[in-house]
Amino acid sequence: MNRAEILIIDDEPQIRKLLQINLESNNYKVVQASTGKEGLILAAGHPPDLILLDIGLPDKSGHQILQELREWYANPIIILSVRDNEDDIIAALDNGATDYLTKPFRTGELLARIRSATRRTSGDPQHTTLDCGNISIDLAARIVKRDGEILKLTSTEFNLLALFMKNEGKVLTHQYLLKEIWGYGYLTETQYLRVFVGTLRKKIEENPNNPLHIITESGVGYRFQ
Amino acid sequence: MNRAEILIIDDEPQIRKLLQINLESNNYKVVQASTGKEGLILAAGHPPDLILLDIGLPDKSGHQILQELREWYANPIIILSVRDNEDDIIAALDNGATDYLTKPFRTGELLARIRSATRRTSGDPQHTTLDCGNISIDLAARIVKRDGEILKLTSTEFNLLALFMKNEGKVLTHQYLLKEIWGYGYLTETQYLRVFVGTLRKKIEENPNNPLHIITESGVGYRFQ
DNA sequence: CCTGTCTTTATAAAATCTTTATAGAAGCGG
DNA sequence: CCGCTTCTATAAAGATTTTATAAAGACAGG
Repeated sequence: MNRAEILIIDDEPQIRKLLQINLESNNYKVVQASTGKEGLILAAGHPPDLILLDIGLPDKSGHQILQELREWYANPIIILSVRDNEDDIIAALDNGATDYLTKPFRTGELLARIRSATRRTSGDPQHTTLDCGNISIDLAARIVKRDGEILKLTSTEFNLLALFMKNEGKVLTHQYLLKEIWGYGYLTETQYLRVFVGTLRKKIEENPNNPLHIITESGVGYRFQ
Repeated sequence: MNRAEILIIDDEPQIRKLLQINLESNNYKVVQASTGKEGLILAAGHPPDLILLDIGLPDKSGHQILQELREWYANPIIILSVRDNEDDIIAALDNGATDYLTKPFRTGELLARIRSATRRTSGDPQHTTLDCGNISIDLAARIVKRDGEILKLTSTEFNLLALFMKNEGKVLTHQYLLKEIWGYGYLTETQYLRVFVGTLRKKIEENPNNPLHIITESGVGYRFQ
């Protein structure tokens, strides 16, 4: 079996060095990022088997990085943090973290927790693509194809389509869509949805006047099929 | 949706009580065992969704119980232990434990770790559909099917049908229906009901003139069957 | 300063809800 | 059985809400 690849996202060089030495001597391949943004880019470029994420990053909150990763990244994410605060732990775990260790941590324990976390996922191939009829979406690569042709979508269009395809067949209410894409402050901006559903339809539907994928459920929301 | 079942294996009654109270108030079903042997029997008899295992049991070593469980049990096992010893932690995790918490633990954190552990295994199929003859309704997805075909209902029609199907067989009075769908200000608008029952019948009944699902109880209300 | 994207505004079209009208069915006392 | 009343069903017009679309303005990144 190929060596498992681990991405470290941490701004402290000495921690990264320590982790690198320990992980490499245990036959892991190590990739490093010093900022959250860099970590997101590296993860998207070549999804690792596991991510070690420091929650206290300078550029973005680690919680935010975690949420953004979890939109498409399914492998284990272990949080490393100096904060032994219960609220932080609960928030991280509920945002999709696989495990949470407080610094300073014992390397032997960390390695055991890495083994435990990877044990569960190893075997099942990272599947980040969803298909529906002639449309396919790769959540990790952020690529949408129609009949195999790559479509050019803006960021918001992509997020909206991803949300639709992750909930194929379900009616998603206006409020839910607005909350997920724009946030809680935008629950009344239904017009945004109309505009973006319109542009999405123009791009993914054969005949935008008679949409087959994005169905409007009048008074409620939209449904993808 | 069914409540997840958690098996507690711990010899300290006060810990079991504490866990039971916390878990049950979070809508888990709790089963308890005070010895490792009893735990193994209970787990084998009816495999729970998750096991909380104390490593310091009197009859057998918790590590041994863990190994015996892991010979066949695939769901998460979270270890609770007073021992904060690295060797114990590593041994437990490498023997198949999903997580390891040292006592005293924070209940909020434990609950979050339980959610994290169960999230991965439960591909929960959202048990929100009701069936009645050839009609099925998915309350979460807001989809109604007749003989497997998706029906197009308006929002009000859907709400009304959902109310009927949630109360299958019961006679629902005009006033109750009006109150639930339109609100207290509409208790006298019986005509609304006639109109909407009419359109619903056209959509869900084989022969709307001889309705088999929505039965009128003259002078009282309607009944769904 | 340009370009692409997002936000906002305006307006027409579509869908849905409400109201009105009318006819039929059911019950009941004489 | 008849006439009366009450309740129900259905169609259809009118009113209202919701949606689609274009396009102008705002804004950020390069």
